[in-house]
Amino acid sequence: MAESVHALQGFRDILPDEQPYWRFIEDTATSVAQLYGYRCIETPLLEETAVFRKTVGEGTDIVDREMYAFDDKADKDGNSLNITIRPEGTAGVVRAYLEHGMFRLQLPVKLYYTNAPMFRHEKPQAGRYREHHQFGCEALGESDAVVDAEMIGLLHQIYTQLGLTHIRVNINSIGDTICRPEYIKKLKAYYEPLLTSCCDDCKVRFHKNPLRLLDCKEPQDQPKIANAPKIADNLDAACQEHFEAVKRYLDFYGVPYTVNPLLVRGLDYYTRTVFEFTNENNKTALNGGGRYDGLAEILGGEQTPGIGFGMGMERTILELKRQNVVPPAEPATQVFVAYLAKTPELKDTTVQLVAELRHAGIKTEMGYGDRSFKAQMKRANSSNAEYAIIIGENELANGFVTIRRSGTESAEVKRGEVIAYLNGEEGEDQK
RNA sequence: GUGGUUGUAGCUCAAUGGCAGAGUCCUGGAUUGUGGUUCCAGUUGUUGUGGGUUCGAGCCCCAUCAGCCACCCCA
Repeated sequence: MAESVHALQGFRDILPDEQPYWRFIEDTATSVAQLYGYRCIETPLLEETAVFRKTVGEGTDIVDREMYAFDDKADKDGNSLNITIRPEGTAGVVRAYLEHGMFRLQLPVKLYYTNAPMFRHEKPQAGRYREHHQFGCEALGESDAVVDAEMIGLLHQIYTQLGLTHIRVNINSIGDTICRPEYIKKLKAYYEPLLTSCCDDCKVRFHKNPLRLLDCKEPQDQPKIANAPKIADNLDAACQEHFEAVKRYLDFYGVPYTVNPLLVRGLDYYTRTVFEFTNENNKTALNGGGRYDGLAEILGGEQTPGIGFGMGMERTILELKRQNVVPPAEPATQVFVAYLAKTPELKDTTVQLVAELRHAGIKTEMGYGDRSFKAQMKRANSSNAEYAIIIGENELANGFVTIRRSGTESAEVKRGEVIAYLNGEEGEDQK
């Protein structure tokens, strides 16, 4: 054998046994999103690096050290574009919204994407991969707090329909471009004299991402966090009013949310409402999102309010498994056709019959490779086929086949009446 | 990116520094034409990879790759 190859670190294959989970999430999320008036969009995996650098933000880990960025092939003048395999979904959707003039449509434009691969060069562990997949929604062109509440309601409905319980909904408002800088100034003024006694991470956060100071888990820093100025007390009137409205509408959707004044999000583009759903046991975020009223402008468009989220599909699957939620099974094999003797005529007849059944929409399997009859029937059994059809010398000579329904007597059915027989049986079954 | 831990058959796992094994799966048979159960037989490995110590390494040492855990961060 040649030198063995394996998938890259943090990359994995999604094997057939896992697929029912993926289809379950995809189908559920898609149908709920459509129920809320969202329509599907797909954008390229590759974007100009600037699309992410300008929106997600310099100084964030995603941009600073996790992006798969490289120079594209040079053109004839030797110029090349720096491009990035997307680390998140929002920037590309907003880029597409602007590029296609969707701001001329009735607003808001409500979009979703599903099974969308995202790439971040992180150190992997369970529920955290270098390639992961998101289901996500974006609503563009509307600042009404109803849209915020409706999006969180949509997300909550997805988890409910998936059968998940005890999901925690955390929300917060982190202000806008007017009041947040004021707040950060205040926060830094508060932390400055305390900095020498802070953990090393917090010393970095102070300069790089001050809001993250509130997120520190070191015991020594907890009292500092408790006494720190709260962003909720420092929202301007408009942001305050918006947040109050979001909470009021959320109640109408019956979402059991918790206001978490320490919830901040790592991406620079968020404004006002931010939210994150977590499971009961650990702190793992199942999704994350928020409003980003300044994002379109950063990408060169008109000022455009927007809000969106990304939901981690791998993490949702982990939670489904943790809560023992079993996804709908794949359709079972209905018919297995076995042939008795290893003669060309019998095998030909089998292949013909299998083709007919499949063309008629009946999920059919057969034994390959001239295995023994016993082996074929074993396979019929392991495929859970409802019917076994047996073709032998007698059947071939007299133009019939033997059909045996699992656990019942065999029946002899004329060669031309097999499909009618199977459909008839199914029909009776449903009465 | 930091620290820790694990790596043996397709899968789940054994093996005091001394012949690398079991269960399961797969294939065939017991049963020469009917899906279960049982029984019998067979296939499966450069012990993640590369070095080192040793008479001798799956086991000890170093490196490397990968998984997992705690951080960082995030979905």
